[in-house]
Amino acid sequence: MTDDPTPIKRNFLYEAIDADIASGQVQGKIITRFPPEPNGYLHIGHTKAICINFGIAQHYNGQTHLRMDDTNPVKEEQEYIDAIQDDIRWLGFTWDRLCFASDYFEQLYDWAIVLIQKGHAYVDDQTVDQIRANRGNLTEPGTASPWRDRPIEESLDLFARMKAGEFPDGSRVLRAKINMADPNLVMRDPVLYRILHATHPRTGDTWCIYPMYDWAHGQSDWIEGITHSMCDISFEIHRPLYDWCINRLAEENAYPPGITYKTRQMEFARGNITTLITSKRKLLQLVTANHVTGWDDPRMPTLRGMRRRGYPAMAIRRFWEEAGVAKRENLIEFAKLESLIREELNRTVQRRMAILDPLKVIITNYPEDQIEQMSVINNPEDETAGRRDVPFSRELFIERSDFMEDPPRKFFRLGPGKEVRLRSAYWVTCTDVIKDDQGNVTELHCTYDPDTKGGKTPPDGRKVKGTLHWVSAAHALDAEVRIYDPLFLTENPEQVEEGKIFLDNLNPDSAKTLKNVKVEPALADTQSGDRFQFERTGYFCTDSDSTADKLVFNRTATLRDTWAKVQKQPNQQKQKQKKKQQQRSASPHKKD
RNA sequence: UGGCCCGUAGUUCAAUUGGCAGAACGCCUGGUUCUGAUUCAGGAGGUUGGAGGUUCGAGUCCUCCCGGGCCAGCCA
Repeated sequence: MTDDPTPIKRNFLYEAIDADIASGQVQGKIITRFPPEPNGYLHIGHTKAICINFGIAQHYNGQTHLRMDDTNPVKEEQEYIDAIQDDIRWLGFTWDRLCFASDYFEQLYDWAIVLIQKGHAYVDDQTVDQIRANRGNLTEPGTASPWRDRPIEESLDLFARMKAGEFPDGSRVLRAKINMADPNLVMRDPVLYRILHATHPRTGDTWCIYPMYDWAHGQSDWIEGITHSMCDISFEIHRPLYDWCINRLAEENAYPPGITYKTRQMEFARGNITTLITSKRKLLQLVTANHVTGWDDPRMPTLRGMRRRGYPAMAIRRFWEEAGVAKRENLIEFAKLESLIREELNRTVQRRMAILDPLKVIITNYPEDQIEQMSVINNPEDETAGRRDVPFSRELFIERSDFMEDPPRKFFRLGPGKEVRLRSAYWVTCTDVIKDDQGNVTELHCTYDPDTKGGKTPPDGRKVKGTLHWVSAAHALDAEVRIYDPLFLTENPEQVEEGKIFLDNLNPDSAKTLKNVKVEPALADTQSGDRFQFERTGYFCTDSDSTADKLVFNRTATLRDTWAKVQKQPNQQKQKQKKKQQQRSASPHKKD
């Protein structure tokens, strides 16, 4: 396991574990597990459970198992088994054991027989529909299956023949015999085994009956010696069944080898984040309907997507650590995650200059053939990152948005007659604005002050407010930059009004490609996954599509931008006024 | 309507288990700055869902009410 992201923030799970240790309930190591079903890719929601389970074990100097909950072969695939491990490694966690629920199929089967022998389970011949109909509902008790009291020997025989493949899918199930009137519907004789003639990615065609979650999960925990099984709140109502299964076996002294205690399940609320969806089904829909380019689309909240987007794994881990753990519903502001992403990147990543929307600048008093290497600091937050040389010449590119022909008072950038600093280079003053026939600005003419080399203040002590990033036109590399914005427009995209679906909340402008980007030559040999801050524009990550001939960068996040906020303000005020007026005119006091 | 769970700044969580309701993010103001970034200083923001009760003292204990969530897969 890697280093702690931040000091741990205690929560009720720690309290409970401390109590279990204090009471002697648990002796020895604390062992947790992360039990994904290999039926899809991991997403941000899963990372909360990963951080909790690995984090707690780490805190107690214990162990964590990665266990594939592979009990439903019709949905699970080897591809996901591999991807899940890859993603967890990327997050920075290392499991002490890799386990598979399918490794326990034999044991689970044997235990099921024990249950039948003791009269705690029976084979039911009802159809799916009959079982559903007889389960009752929230207010009415269920009705017993006609097979509920069939002789133990008969169930034993039938169960063996289910396993032997004598019956078609859906013809029979093994059910626990608990209580058809239990107010908790989970306890109304839950199905333990179903017949599935399907090929399992690991056990192949060995089995044609497969255990249900409720029968497999708790016992898998128990077999592995998991002390605390932490899962999301949706399993809370399953806890009585979880305990019931283990207790029935414990009564028969059927403890797994070396195990002396019963695993304790504890539940926490899953974490929701504004504008993000964490439903495997809906994520799949985005992929299949081509709303995104794939599971690793940088806009996807999958680990693969976030990795490609450039999110640091540590930011995700710190996010959950700082968010905390509780049992109440929550919707965490994306800004919280973003601030951690920026904080990690600001500290660790080198700066480069890139012009997203180039505007040509000619320094008219700069010698035509001259090239100077300007020494630029790589990361002001990290001296060990050193410096690099960036070529400067007579023809440059600056950001189009850094020039305004008729700038407002507080615009610190370039305008006719205005002077700015080119970062680590020279101070320049705009002398001429060149336009095309349509009146579009195509080029700026500037003069530079040789006394400001390196960007330093000239001897006369005059000041400039603005510092711009730039690249030398002759030395610039062409690049493509992909700008990403939230995939969804609404805070809670999964919440939709009547007659609408979550896809209606899609942001039509979540991805934009800038194809005419000019970057400094130091970016020539960047590799996929490299991260940078492009000065004044944001954090970027070299995309997997990037090649030496065609550089491609993804925007991970923007820098905080108070100037943009200032610009927006007048509009907001106008809107507020408008709203007020509308409210007034809509007021009941005013008659039409 | 049955059962279970949950209500503390805008958001997410704390509150030494009955002792002055705090932090982070967000927001606002100002300082510094060769990134309008970073950073630093400060500020606003709370009837702890509500009403009773116990107590010298209640976010914490008790009662009632209100609000929200989950459960009727041979998914996990």
